[in-house]
Amino acid sequence: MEFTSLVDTSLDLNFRPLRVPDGVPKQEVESNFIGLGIDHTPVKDEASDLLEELNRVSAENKKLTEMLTVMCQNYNALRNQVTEYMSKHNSTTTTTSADDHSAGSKKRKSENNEILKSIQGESSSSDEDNSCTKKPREEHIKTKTTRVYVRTEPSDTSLIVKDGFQWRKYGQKVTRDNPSPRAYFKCSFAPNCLVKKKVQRSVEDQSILVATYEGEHNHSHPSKMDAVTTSPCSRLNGKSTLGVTASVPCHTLNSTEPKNMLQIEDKKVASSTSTSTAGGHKRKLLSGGADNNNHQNRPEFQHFLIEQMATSLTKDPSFQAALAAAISGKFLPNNQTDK
DNA sequence: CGTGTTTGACCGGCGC
DNA sequence: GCGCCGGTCAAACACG
Repeated sequence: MEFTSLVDTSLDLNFRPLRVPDGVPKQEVESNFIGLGIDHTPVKDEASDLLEELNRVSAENKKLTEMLTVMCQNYNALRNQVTEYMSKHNSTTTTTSADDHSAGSKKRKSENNEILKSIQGESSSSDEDNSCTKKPREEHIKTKTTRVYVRTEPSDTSLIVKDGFQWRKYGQKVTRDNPSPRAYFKCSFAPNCLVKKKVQRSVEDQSILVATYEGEHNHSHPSKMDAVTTSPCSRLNGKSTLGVTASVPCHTLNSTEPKNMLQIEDKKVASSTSTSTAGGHKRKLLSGGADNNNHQNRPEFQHFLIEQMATSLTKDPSFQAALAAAISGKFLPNNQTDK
């Protein structure tokens, strides 16, 4: 809704030679197009054919634009629903998930109880205060637990979830309910940051990493410092190759520190593949309060959004294939089949 | 040589 | 008290 109204959805898919900017006369476009180095002699018929094709491609571009607009609208509707839902079930959603295998250990049961307790009566519970004196160390950790699911390449066996923060691995263990090892990380970005992270592959789907974050960072997101120049998700280390790995956890983590989300996510989206991009845009929008409108109204921001959309689309292999098929279908006379 | 990772040992909670 | 289990420690190791 507001998203689509702000964004010029006409796509620049990096097909610059084919691009027809609004103000450019057709004649000029035609000459540019012919001057591409294509080996045909510029016969008039051919030129008009090409013009026709150009128009067709433009029309298709328009269609895609419309599709994108519809998608944006759908997205915004969905986003509103999610926002509403999140505001209703603020803290509960972070801990519950489909992957919560009930067959887990007794310890996990009690852990869940603790979380439940802290949700139900965070401030008033005197029992908690008593237990605090018993176990002051755990008290810190119990503040917030967030579970994040990250899809990785099946070949990627590392237990690395790139979320922009700096983590130091301090242990690895094979747990009973899951044959794949669980890695333990501590946040090493700030020396006094007590946030911990557990990463383990999902039992059901080995390509999914389950990252459990405990606690809240007492420092800002590292990418806040260099969000303009580097992708936060790629700065941790370069082992994991999928952009997908970055986006989801970033989102979840950022929910704990909303101040700098916009910048962070802007760069993140740029380094993400299409599957993550939806999340990236989502994050962008979710993070946007009233302040965000200022950003969104700026032409640079709009241009950036467009670029992100184009980037994400052009990076999507299936989209590339579909586009290539469509274009080749248009240019090869024999293959001309109407949809 | 400094930093980060690995991995076996150890600790504490929990159920029986 | 014992055993199981998850979580943590820390020495050894790897790497740039």
